[in-house]
Amino acid sequence: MKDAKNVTITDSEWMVMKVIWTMGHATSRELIDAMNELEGWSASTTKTLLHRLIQKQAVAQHGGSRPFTYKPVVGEKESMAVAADDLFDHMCAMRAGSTIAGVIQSRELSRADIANLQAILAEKAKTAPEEVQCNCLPGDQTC
Amino acid sequence: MKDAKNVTITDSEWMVMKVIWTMGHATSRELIDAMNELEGWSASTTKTLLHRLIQKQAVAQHGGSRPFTYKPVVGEKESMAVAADDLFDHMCAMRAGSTIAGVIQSRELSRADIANLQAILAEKAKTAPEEVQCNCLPGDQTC
DNA sequence: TTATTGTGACTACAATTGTAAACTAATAAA
DNA sequence: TTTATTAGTTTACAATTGTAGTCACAATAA
Repeated sequence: MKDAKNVTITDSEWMVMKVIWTMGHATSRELIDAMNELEGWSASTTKTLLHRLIQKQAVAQHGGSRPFTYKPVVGEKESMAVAADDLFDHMCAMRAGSTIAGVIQSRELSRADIANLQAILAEKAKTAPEEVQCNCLPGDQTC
Repeated sequence: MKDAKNVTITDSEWMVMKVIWTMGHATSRELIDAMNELEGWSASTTKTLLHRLIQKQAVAQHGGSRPFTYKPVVGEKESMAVAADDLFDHMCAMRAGSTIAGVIQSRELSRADIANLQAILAEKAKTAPEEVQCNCLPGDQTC
């Protein structure tokens, strides 16, 4: 899974990011407690993940003195977008439509979300091609 | 990334699956050639991945005699759906809408895809909640 | 001002993944 | 029917990931 800087964020790291994004900023104590409650992780585990996230520049340490504050460097929205694009890049272009359909069906969406999607689709419909080409194989084969 | 059986399929393995899905079935020679052309992999690499996919029961060996044929055991569509759900499970429920919006914007969709999505959304709009709750943290905090 | 404790840095280690060589068994060519 | 070739199986090995212990240093309490 990639983040907004296109660095790979692992599953475990992603869980930490999720919490940091939600809280906006957090101390290691808060993170350790949250991860312990959410996942049952030991303090060490959270510390390690936090460090790796700092190395990957997904999180930054703030406040010069000791109980540091950690804040996300990469935004949640952008990271989600990158991760989603990353996933869709792994599948045949022809399948994108039905996969999106599945996601929409299985997720809870607010009225505003739905209205937004409808607007985007209406716009997109204007220039949509009749068919999407398969892009899985070299040469001219199709799914 | 998970497949339809909820087994983890790694990135490299996924690339092999993509080709097998597209071709419907393939011999190892075809796969080796395709992966070499697509990714520059050595024959050994493709063989290894193919084996791991067999072990994970994502692919099965067919035809009793030697140039075996390999076929997908898990379907492309279901695997896509599982992988997508897996991704969305990793993000805050509140962000699903805007992430889907981003995906729709960045992907090519056919007229039929769009019409299908519109129908699904229209249906979903009937019972959509005003707001989606954040599900990232324990307790009653929200994003 | 020393002892204690909370926080951050460094080290560890098994499992998984990406990548591929080496070996073995089956088929095709000579 | 021996040999060459192709296909399939085992083994290898470094990098990454999940999970966590230990060490060092700063803040606080005694």
